[in-house]
Amino acid sequence: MNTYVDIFKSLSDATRIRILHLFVRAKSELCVCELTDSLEVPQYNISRHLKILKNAGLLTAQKDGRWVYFSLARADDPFMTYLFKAIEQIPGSTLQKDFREWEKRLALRSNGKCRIGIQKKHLAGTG
Amino acid sequence: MNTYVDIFKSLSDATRIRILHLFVRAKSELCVCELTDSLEVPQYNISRHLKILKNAGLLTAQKDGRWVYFSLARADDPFMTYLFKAIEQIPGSTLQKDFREWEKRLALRSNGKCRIGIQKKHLAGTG
DNA sequence: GTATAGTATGCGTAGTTATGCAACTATGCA
DNA sequence: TGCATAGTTGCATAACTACGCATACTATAC
Repeated sequence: MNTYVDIFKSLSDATRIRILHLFVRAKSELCVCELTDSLEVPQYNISRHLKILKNAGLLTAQKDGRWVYFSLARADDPFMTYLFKAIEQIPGSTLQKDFREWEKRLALRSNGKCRIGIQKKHLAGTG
Repeated sequence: MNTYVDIFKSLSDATRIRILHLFVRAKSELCVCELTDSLEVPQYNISRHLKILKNAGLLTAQKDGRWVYFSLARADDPFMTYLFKAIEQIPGSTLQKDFREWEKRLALRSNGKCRIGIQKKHLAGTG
């Protein structure tokens, strides 16, 4: 039961809905810097929101060198399946824009890997 | 977009998940005292949680004398349809018990109407 | 090893939330 | 008219949340 409270809680924030919606639509793994550039939200916030979504069981993480790729968790039960379908239905210009920005970012990968870090420098940490 | 944040926020509480789950499974309108007895949560909290769910657009209210009957909002778009289906899938002994308690309460209606108020008196307000 | 770059996190602050208690409104009935 | 009952709401409190900033962690490159 607490599992489900945590899932809904993790989605009760606009940025996290944007993140999850992007994962559902993109059907791709994304690294932190790609999300940062796509959503135009500071890197440290993206990082924190990803952690919350991961702890709720909605995302999984996989490290690859300096990069960390996140993926949508497998919808292996009916609840998750319906939830992801619901999220996919959410309309809104922000979500459309996020997706378009991500498509641009995706084009910058090399051999399917992110290799360039955050392009919108004002969103990066005190690198 | 804020609409959806509010919906998920309204579901990020165990009591409200219990309430909505009961509505989804019961497929019936319920009054405040029936919910109070079924969930065994103080009446003033039931009242407040119902208000939050109603403001989020998940429930509607209808007054009938001293009684107020709440109903599940019509799932008139795909998001709501999937969301309600997701909620219906949530497992857990608490939710099972809520439903059984409600069945008992339902049997006490007269001509399909609630006419008896809160039976578990310690849950009632300052009568 | 030392710098660099991608990612994560501790701290302080401001805003939000759920709850118990008690007061309040509103309706029906004697 | 007065009382009991179904439901709502203001207040105070305690717990939580998101954010900006700065910094820490970790792995690659030189």
